Amino acid sequence: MNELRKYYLAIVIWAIDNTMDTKNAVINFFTRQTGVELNLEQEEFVHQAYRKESHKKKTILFSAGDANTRHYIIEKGLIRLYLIDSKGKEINILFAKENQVIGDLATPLTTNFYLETIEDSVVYSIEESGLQKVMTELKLGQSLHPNNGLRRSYIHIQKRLVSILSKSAEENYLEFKEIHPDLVQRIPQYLIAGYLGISPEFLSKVIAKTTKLKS
Amino acid sequence: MNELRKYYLAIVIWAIDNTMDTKNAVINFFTRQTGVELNLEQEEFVHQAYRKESHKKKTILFSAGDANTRHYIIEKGLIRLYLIDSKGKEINILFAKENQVIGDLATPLTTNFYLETIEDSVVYSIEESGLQKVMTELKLGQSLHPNNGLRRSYIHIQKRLVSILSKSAEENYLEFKEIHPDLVQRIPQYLIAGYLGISPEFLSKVIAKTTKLKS
DNA sequence: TTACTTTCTTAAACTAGATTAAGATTTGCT
DNA sequence: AGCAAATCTTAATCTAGTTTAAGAAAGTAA
Repeated sequence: MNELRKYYLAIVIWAIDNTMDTKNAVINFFTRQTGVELNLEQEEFVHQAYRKESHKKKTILFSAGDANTRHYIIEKGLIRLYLIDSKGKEINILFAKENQVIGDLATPLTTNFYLETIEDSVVYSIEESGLQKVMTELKLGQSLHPNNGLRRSYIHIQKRLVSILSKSAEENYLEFKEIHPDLVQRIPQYLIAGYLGISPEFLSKVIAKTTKLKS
Repeated sequence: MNELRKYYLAIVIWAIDNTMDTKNAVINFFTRQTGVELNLEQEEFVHQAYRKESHKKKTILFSAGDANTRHYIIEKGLIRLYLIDSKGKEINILFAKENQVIGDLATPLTTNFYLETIEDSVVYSIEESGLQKVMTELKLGQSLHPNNGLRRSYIHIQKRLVSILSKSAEENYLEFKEIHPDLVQRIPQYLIAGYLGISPEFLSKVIAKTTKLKS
């Protein structure tokens, strides 16, 4: 094999690898998530819907206050989703690496989070409306419908996690009381303690303290 | 109106109310969750799929170790989902009241949780397979498919919440290292601290301590 | 190779919350 | 009404984790 042929062959292989990789990050993801094998047109459709992006370390992809944030499938690299709590402390909600997705499920609503690369990363991104179109086209139903119950549940439990991580027992109790005034009446205190992750004795102390302050 | 007529009328009204209520708890729930209005046959189909149950306060509906646990739509009452951690402490994961669902999304796999009524409750229950049938019949897609990505994400974040609530910083760090040996290398320590909900200084101390013990 | 930034460590003083223990109150049942 | 079980409170002692501060390594770019 002469040098020129080797050279062309190398280019061709690179080109093939490149397209396949390009498709694979997104397509692999879809196949794994849904368990559905896509035909070629569908693959093409899905692939077109995503936008390829490369970002170096410590790039912020979206910030608290942004609306219509995108979903990111990671081909290479490492990304974190975090927020800045009332004391200015960063709370990392989740990390995602190759072949995982990350984003804020609350999209297209305004986000409270920041999304930032930890390593140089290559990602494929899509906005909520694009994702909806893809799901419809593939007849994957409403599994990602914005008002989907599971999605709301996820956002809810995520909020709880953040509260537990970033707030004091007192703040968490007051928030619970604020959000669920009815449940505070109906649920025995020691069970609420077990929900907030504190001992019943300490909750009793917190309540004594907070109600004393009012009077 | 004579006494007898009053009496019959009361029975008739009670009977109508009863059927309507019966349908409503489940049907209302479906309509709200999916945003889709059901026709009469569909309503009937959905309604048939659920089983009505009445339980008094402190009844355990399923326990850790049970497989194929059911999903519960609550018509009346209050229910908690909890687990018992390694120290024997109860951690309440969530409470649910009228017109909410509760259950373990890991179903039909074995659960780690307990489901217990806090008040006398009336519920409509269905197993995972039944729910799948309903979703298919209503063409609501795979939004509750067991391997659905969102569902896995939910289970994952729920586990994290439980870990944070029930374990020490040291246990949480060791678990993180165990589950994500690669990420421990790739993510700066102070970011891992912000994921575990502890200060970077304390994480440093924990690491110093745990690695010292090994040698 | 120097200099700047990022990340990690150590240690002392402090505090939120746990634990233990005992008693007080409320609720449910017969 | 009266007893037992469930729930809530108070207080003392203890500990896991925070905060503050300062310096040591390691990484990165000119």
